[in-house]
Amino acid sequence: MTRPVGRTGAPVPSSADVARLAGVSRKTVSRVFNDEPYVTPEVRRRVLEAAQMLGYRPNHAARTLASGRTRTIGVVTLGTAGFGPASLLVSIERAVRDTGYALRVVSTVDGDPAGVAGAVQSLLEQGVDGIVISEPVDEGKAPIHVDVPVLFVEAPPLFTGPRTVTTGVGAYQLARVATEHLLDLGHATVHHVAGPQRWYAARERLAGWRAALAAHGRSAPPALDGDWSADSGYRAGRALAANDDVTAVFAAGDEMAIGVIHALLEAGRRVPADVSVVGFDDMPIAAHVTPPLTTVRQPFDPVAREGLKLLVQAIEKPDADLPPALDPPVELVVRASTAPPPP
Amino acid sequence: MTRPVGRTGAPVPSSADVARLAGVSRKTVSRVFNDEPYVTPEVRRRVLEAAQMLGYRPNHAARTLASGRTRTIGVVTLGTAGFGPASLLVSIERAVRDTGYALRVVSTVDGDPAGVAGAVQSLLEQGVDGIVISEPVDEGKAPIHVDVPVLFVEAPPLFTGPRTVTTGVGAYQLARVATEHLLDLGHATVHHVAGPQRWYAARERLAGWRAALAAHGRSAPPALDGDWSADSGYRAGRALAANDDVTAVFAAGDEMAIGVIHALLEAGRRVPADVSVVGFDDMPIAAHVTPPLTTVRQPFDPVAREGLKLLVQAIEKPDADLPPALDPPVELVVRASTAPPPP
DNA sequence: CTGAAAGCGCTAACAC
DNA sequence: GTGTTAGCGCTTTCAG
Repeated sequence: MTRPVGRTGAPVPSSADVARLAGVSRKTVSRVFNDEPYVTPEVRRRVLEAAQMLGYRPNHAARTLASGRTRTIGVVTLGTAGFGPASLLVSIERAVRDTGYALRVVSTVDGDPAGVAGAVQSLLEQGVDGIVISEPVDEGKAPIHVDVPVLFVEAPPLFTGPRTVTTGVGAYQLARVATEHLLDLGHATVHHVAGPQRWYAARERLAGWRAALAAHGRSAPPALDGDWSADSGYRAGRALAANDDVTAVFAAGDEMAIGVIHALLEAGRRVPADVSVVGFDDMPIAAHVTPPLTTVRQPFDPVAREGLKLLVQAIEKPDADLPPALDPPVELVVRASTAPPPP
Repeated sequence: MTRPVGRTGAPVPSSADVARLAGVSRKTVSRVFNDEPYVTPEVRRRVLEAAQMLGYRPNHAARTLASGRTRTIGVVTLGTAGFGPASLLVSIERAVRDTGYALRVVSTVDGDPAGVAGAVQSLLEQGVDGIVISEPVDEGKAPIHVDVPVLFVEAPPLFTGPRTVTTGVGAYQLARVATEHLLDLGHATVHHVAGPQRWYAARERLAGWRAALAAHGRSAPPALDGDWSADSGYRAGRALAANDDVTAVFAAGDEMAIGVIHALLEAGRRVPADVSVVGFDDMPIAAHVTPPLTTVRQPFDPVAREGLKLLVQAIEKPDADLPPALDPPVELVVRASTAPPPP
């Protein structure tokens, strides 16, 4: 192959060029760039200076090939928006960046036959030191074995491996708190607009809702199905509006909650005078819709940061025991979409 | 019973193993995996079969090192959410995925001294065949030289290079159409809640708004400053509500528009009876807020797809002329937040 | 159509 | 402290 050249026609400098200019060996250059000990300050300075002059940058591929370490973390994400997953991805990006690792992303599409397993394979092929699986749609245990550390965020371990870590936003607790807020206000029961049950996140929220009801000795009415979208919330809201007994609704996502409110208002039910609605997410606009939405906040940033700390630990100290993940904070944000039931 | 995969010295098969099993040379294996011509179907079949049996996957780093091609595209994004940039990133991810290239992401934070230039450098170091710069905050021309093709999405070329492509959602046109919709409804003038002017996207929207006003012979009132958030829209809305002459507002983003409406309603102005509001984005919930929001749709998916097609062309056929980017579709979505001015 | 030899740029393991 | 010697797994060049 021809050596890659810059626009000046000068070849891209390699560690050999730096070594020559600094009057040392290539290994010494390597040591300097890897912050290894046993290099005199004087030599280090000379090497850095030579590198600077030449515009030298270590070649990532060569480094990876020789060392087996890629210094990159791969993320598997669902390639569709939706406030929750998109925000989580942003938080993960930031957290990865803060660890100093580079980031590779593979997005899957819901219904993709290759699915998560395919995405993981492609990441492994590209070379990563660790993998983050973010809110995957459940497709059963994937029949693959991965021996880089894996972090599952808001999901159960989908496949086994010696070093898997799981973390989550504490959806079960958040859903309980949201439901209990409504019960405490005096509502006889709480209806639920659920997310698709193939999502772990949706199942946890449903379970938290059920648990809160059970703890108060109420039986759970049938849950309505949504797909996270405001449209699906709107459809569920129309069904709910048809039933005069409904006074309280907990939606598994803010977008669905907004759809529910839309349908309710359109049907002539007042919110919160006739029906109270609680969401889940605390998206930034939740404070500004009409009426401002009571909801629970998903702690994406701390959860991503914490999860990545664990993952990096698993990568860098394979033999150390991993500390358990901290419990994420539970935060209920009470605004104007909830009130006591009508008399 | 899948073979262990990873870097722990496990028996990861190499092309040599495949070659041995298939009874061919390593070069032939390479040819098969690169879809090169001049391999008999029979040999190809045998190689594929052997690879399958061994669970062979080409090693990306080795391939990169030997060929100089990484088959990955790097994306520079702003590491903060906000509906627009986050959705654009999702569209870009999907588009990259469809090209068959792998994806590396570097997120910058607004105010980061290294900024876009630093992000680009780190991408170059990691090794990418092309770079996408997505909605960067303007920081002046970066004094760097990049010699892989670069695609600027919703931004002017920030630095020069032999192969840069730019594409955008057509914000200027969209803003014009949004403003004209209000003018056509009979409003005397249209107020504007702008995004931060360090964003190209914000400047384009402002310019489109001004142009529409000018085309109708109206002078532009001073624009209000927002930061894309619903909170900032709310603050701007309070200022607007204080002025009885205001009958029409064009906000540079849906989130800000929702904040504006919140402030207006709170101040006792009816929307749209007293004041009409138009947003920009068409987020999925825009149809479900109260009142449902009139807005213009950002065509993220087609723009990302088109842009990536161009970028890949620049990568793979360095000498061919690039066709100009197609004009993105302009779509006004009229809902219930706009009406003629009060008499 | 297929193969043999020669690296790509770097780091690991061991000298010295 | 620093240098030497081997590769990492693949593609390239050039023979056959």
